Amino acid sequence: MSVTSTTSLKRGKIPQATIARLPIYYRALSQLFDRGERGVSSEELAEITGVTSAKLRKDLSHLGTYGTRGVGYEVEYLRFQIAREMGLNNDWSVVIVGLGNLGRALARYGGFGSRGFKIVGLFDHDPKLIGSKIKTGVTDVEVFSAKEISKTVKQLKAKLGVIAVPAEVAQQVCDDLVSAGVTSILNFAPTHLTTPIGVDIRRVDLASELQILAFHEQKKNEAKTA
Amino acid sequence: MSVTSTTSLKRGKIPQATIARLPIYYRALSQLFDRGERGVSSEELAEITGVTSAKLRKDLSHLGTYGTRGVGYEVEYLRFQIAREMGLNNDWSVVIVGLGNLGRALARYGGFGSRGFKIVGLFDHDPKLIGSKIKTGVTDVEVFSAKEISKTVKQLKAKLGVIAVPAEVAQQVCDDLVSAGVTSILNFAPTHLTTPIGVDIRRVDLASELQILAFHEQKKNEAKTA
DNA sequence: GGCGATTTGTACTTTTCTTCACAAATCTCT
DNA sequence: AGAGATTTGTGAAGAAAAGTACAAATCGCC
Repeated sequence: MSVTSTTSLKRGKIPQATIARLPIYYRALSQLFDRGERGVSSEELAEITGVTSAKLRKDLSHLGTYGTRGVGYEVEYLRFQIAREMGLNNDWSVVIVGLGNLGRALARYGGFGSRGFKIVGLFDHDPKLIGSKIKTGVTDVEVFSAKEISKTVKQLKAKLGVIAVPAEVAQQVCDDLVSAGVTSILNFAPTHLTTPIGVDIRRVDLASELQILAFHEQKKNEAKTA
Repeated sequence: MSVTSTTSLKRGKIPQATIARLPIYYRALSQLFDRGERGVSSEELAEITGVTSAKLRKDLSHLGTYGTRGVGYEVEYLRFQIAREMGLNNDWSVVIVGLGNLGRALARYGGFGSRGFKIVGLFDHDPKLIGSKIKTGVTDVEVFSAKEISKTVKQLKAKLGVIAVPAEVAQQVCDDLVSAGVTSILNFAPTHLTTPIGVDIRRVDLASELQILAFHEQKKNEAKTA
């Protein structure tokens, strides 16, 4: 087999919509792999992940040509390629700020810690929590004072931060994280965060999700009544 | 003023992308209202919510013409119109299945219960939890056995369900919810759920979100190294 | 080794979403 | 009452995403 090389730079950049689906494919492939499957067709994988097979193939075509016509994809190989493309082979250090209900749940949430991510620091402003340890997956992680974010996160060398604090203080926390060198943030606070360019933000808004469902639900009712 | 009527049916249907942003606008308007602001321009509201003013105006134009040229929008009025359009004036009954770390956090999460949503039932398979009560916002809600989903959810008349169980049992729980009459589901399990048409599903995948950030993070590193 | 069955990869088309840019409507000031 | 300053609402252009459909590549079988 000729050298595969690290082709990722050759191809044009990958569409946002595709990037958002890669984790889905990755997880499905992991499952198939654990189940001992060797190969999979775009049709099967599409079925599992809930996309159309054409969309799946087009998504994968942005990474490279990893399939074999007439045959399908090799599960392990494709899984590896996606992992490489997404940087899941590196081990990313993550800090979580805010240890309310949600923050604690995230800290303890197994799937979060696993697969390429390591929670290296927790932050809260509650004096009762500071200095204690919380079990995140396998390791215990120390809780630091929210006042020390800038200093401590810099020491921990974390580039990824999770914000699970009330909306009122989210921007301040965000600024602190950025000043500590964090360049990717997952924001659970229901507010828009302003950051310098080069810092990526993804927002997960639980209330919004329910509201979107309510919208559709209402439309169904209107349809029935009409 | 002439009758505004319930115009929502006259206009063509609202784009998905717009629907997903309405909750954001709604929250920003609520904040402005609480702060005592009377009016707001598309420029200001866009700034707050992190969209462009043109996009905001186009989004709002799908609901109706609620602004005044040369002036802007009336905060309270626009907020009401969005709420009406999204069905937030109704009170939606919600059940949560799965009371692990995440499920408990969701149950206790204030912003979830407030604003048009009422958690009316909790479900888990752990005998130690069944029969106990969990405080969700203001009211205490009973924990039922996961085996009774079909029966109990039907009695509770909930149309919205939240799934916070492990991926392995998510499809079963989903089927149970659907058979109990639930037609909108918020799925936190990292798996694709198959449902009959007419049932809306939204998936929130915490691990995926981090992975997407990791992807961008890796791209930044590549850019630096190159 | 050739043929029919299978399945990928992609060029082309359609749809959806975003951005641009400006006329129309409103307000303020004199 | 008119001129100038705002700010909305929207057509039209542009970009991104999704869907279609088929040629190219591979396999299994005879």
